[in-house]
Amino acid sequence: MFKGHYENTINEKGRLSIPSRFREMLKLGDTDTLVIAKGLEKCLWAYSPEGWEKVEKKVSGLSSVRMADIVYKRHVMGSAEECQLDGQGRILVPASLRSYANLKRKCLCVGVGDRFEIWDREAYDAFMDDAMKDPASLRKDLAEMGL
Amino acid sequence: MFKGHYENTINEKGRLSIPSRFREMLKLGDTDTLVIAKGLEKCLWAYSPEGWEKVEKKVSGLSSVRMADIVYKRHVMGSAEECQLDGQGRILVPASLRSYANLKRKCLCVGVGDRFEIWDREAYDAFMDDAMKDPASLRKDLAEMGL
DNA sequence: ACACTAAATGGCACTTTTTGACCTATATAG
DNA sequence: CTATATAGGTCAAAAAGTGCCATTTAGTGT
Repeated sequence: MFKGHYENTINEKGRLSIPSRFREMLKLGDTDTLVIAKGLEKCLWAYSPEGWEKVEKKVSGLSSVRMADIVYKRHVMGSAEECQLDGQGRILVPASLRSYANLKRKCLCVGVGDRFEIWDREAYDAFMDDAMKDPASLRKDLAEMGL
Repeated sequence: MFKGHYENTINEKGRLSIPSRFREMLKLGDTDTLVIAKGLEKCLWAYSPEGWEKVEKKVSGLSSVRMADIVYKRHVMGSAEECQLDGQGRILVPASLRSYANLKRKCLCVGVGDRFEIWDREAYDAFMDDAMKDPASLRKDLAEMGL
């Protein structure tokens, strides 16, 4: 399971070091590949190949003509790329994904279980500040889920 | 599986480079041919020969008198063309398909599993902006799919 | 606090991919 | 039969991606 968060720097060419804790997760699955796709917010989702297969399995069962299905396919499948780690444990984040998530210099890799997310640092802070500013309603939503 | 998206430029003659990741998919099937047809939106669908056969199989099961079926047949089967890649990995997109999808300069090749789609860049952005502008309901749909 | 090890980053050289350009072959219309 | 347009091949420049080495930074144990 991916957990914890790490601030790393992406360079001009778009290469980003993957936190070593996350690299260990990949090593367990005996792979040096990550699948990166657009998230629902302005961030990227990074899966191990096995994790991604589960996503693909779900997606491949969808209709190829129904609107909601095809929109989701386009957003997720249509943005997913396999990225190989280089000798230094870095990946090249494809330019289009870089600009989608607004990655400039400081990035945050945030583990959320089966995947981790790649955020622009400031975007993440802003998003979470906003999401947590109404603790009462957050509490309520969580309570409904049995927490 | 075709996945990821790539922005390429179509030239005045209508030649378009196929992203190398997609060319690899074709190489697996030991072919240098794509089948291109009109999509349901203003985009083109591109299949590997094997992928296209599955489409043909499905289509041949459709009624030849029911309106929706015959319209679909005319639209898809009636527009499909085989395109060979040249030495640089490009295809010539037939003029009629070019104008259907409004391909001018910047095009987007979007992998969606068994096929990839060829869009005018701006048309794609407009379509997806519209489709994703209600994130709440999208989230709901996705949650129902177990995502 | 210090030395030691591992991780992250920057830089450079090299390869692959994309794209524009030019040139030839084939077809079409006058 | 000639002029024009389209299709298709090939070359080469430009842009993007990749591998490797070296330096800096951070983490760990003594």
